[in-house]
Amino acid sequence: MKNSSTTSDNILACARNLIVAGGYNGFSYADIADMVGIRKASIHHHFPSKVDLVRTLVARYREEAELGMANLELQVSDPLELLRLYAGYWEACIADASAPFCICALLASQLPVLPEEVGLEVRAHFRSLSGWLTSVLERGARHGQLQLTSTPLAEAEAFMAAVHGAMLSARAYGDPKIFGVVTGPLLERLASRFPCDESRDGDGCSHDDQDERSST
Amino acid sequence: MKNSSTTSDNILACARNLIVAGGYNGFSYADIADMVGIRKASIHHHFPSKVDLVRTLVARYREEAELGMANLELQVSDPLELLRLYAGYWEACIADASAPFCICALLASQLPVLPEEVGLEVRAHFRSLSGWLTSVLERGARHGQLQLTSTPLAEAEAFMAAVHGAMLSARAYGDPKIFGVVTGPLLERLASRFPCDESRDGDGCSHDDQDERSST
DNA sequence: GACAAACTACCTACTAGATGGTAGGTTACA
DNA sequence: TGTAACCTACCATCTAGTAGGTAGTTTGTC
Repeated sequence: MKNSSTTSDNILACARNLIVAGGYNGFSYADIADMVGIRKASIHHHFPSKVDLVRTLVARYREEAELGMANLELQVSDPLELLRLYAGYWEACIADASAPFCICALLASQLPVLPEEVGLEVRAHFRSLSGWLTSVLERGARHGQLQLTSTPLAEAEAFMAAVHGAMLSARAYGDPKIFGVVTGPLLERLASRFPCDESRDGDGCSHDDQDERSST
Repeated sequence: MKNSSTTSDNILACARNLIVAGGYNGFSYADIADMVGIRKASIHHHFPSKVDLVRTLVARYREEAELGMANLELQVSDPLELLRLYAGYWEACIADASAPFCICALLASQLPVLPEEVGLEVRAHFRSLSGWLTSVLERGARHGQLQLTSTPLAEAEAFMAAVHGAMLSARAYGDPKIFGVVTGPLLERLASRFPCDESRDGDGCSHDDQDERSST
């Protein structure tokens, strides 16, 4: 808790950025040492092995995510608004490049080569996120605030997949806007209780700017 | 042409499997050498550098994908059926673990640490796939076979994101079925021309000129 | 047909630098 | 005095990549 733990936090923060950029095998202790401004061996003092470091990182990430979900629920009860806030969180992260990818999503793609302990944490995050989304969607459907076209679980999985896939596309296109292009209509569809009604509200599907796709 | 080129193909095939498992930094020339049964240095004979190898691999993957799309179009004209076949292709790959991930999707997640030449190929695949899906969706919407809730481009991006996210979830859960859980309802939604009509199978609304909802 | 040059596919042996990790010492501070 | 944080100096192993050699085949030329 003393501020000396700041070094440990710095190491974790740098590791997080490096993993977001290139995954488990995409960074080394030397990279972190350079960024933090200490020697390689000092990292081993805080995290004996790379597995320890990444496991700790993902475990903490999971805790923060679960805390974030719980806090959202405390502040907002409307299911649609919860989904909007969740998507909006990532949209902001991607837009300002502060953390343009969920580390668990990134690590999941490398699951076959991940140390087992790390893999377990990653899987746990997926289950946790899926569970929360399912509960939100189920509640929304029960109260008539959300329009589901399949089971809450299936819709939750679809929502999560869309968010992860949208992160990937934003990265591939080098264009943060694509995230909103994907998640926006998805939220709208869940919101519209009368999907046949073409004039459901002013703006309609908007996002008229599909000239994104940047270029390179 | 001669069978000696088989070694080169073997190298590419192994590299592909290894990349599918762990991405660009998740394998080494030594791994390939072991799998193919030749020495490390011999790989350099076929592919002078790792960048050459992976760029070739992704370029060939792109060609195959574009050829696959073109062939699909030759055999099938129904837009919904095209999307079903596309999703079905990946569903089969994931189910039998033959190639449970699109290498471009996997590499895109590591784009920031990828050699530039490889990154360009990966981005090109995203544009190509998005373009094809957009054209299929646009055609389906124009002919009244598909029900879009936003622009063809936005729907295409959403479809692609869902497919990629579903691959990720299948891997995270270690359960191939999740892919179908995500893509199934998505295809159904696109298929249902009258989403308000709970009993959509029973025509409900006249003018059902083309009810091809395919077959398989 | 003979023969040499050139080429292909592969090898052994090596390199420099990166990798995760260790041993043991120094400093600062409670 | 003990301990946490950090250091220098290592280590074995792995990394992509190179040098140079060998065996077998193809090709051009007389």
